[in-house]
Amino acid sequence: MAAHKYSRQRESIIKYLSASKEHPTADMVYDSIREEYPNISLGTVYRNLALLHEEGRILKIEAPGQPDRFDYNVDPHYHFVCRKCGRVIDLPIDSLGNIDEIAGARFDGEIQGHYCLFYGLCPDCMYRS
Amino acid sequence: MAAHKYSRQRESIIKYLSASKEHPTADMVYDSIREEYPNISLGTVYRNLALLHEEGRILKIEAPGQPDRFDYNVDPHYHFVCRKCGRVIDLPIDSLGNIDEIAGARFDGEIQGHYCLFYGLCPDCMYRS
DNA sequence: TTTGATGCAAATGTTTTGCATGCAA
DNA sequence: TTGCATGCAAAACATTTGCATCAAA
Repeated sequence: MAAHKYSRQRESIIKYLSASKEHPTADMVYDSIREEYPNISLGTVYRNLALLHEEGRILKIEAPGQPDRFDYNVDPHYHFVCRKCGRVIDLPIDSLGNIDEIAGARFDGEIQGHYCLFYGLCPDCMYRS
Repeated sequence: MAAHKYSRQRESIIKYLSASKEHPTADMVYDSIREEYPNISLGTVYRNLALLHEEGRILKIEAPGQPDRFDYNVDPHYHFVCRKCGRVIDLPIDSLGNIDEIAGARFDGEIQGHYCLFYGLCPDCMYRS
């Protein structure tokens, strides 16, 4: 098991992530935690996000052309990225079917999984354009 | 319509991409073109790749944690990324089914498409580990 | 007292950009 | 001759890392 020491900074990051619904970037986490710990450094934020991600306690969402985002909800689920405002939204999808099997049907390697991100216009941007 | 002037550098980039099967990065393109045009700059490579991508003449593959890769084959198809060697391989998949519809079923925005990348071990790495 | 965590700053890797010059049309 | 394309170098951007210090156990 990991021999991680407690740190109030990490605790604060976890608290913030668990309360957030907006899939914040490292910078958003940094800005928020700084209100409570003005001296926290961005490096510490990145280090803790990486640590939590390695432990499987948070999800990392890597959308093309955007800084990485983080999600406290580690249940398998899919994300939608708005092409206009960049927002990342959870999609209520039960399953996409056996796409790993479909992908591996005529492939000689071993398919272990997939990254899949949907894009388009979020409800806000749809009705505001 | 775009008023693009001919350039031998761009022509060379297109020629290289069209002959390559390995989904090269900008740097790989740069290294290759430099053999013919030793003075070409990396900036020019990036500018031309961006231009060709905007025109829909090449595909840009953005895999997490890797530099972008480019594909001369613009027919819709999926890619596999090897977790061990980083190689990017075309997957012969006809269709993943109507995953955009599935994703949009309980979503109020407009789903226009998806990025989907499969990962695992490529044939080479499978039998060499 | 030991050792992981922090703050700070510098470094990294990829990609973009400003600008003077070159070259296609 | 016009203005897009180039080469070069600097900047931008997100992220990581080295190191001395701090604090949890």
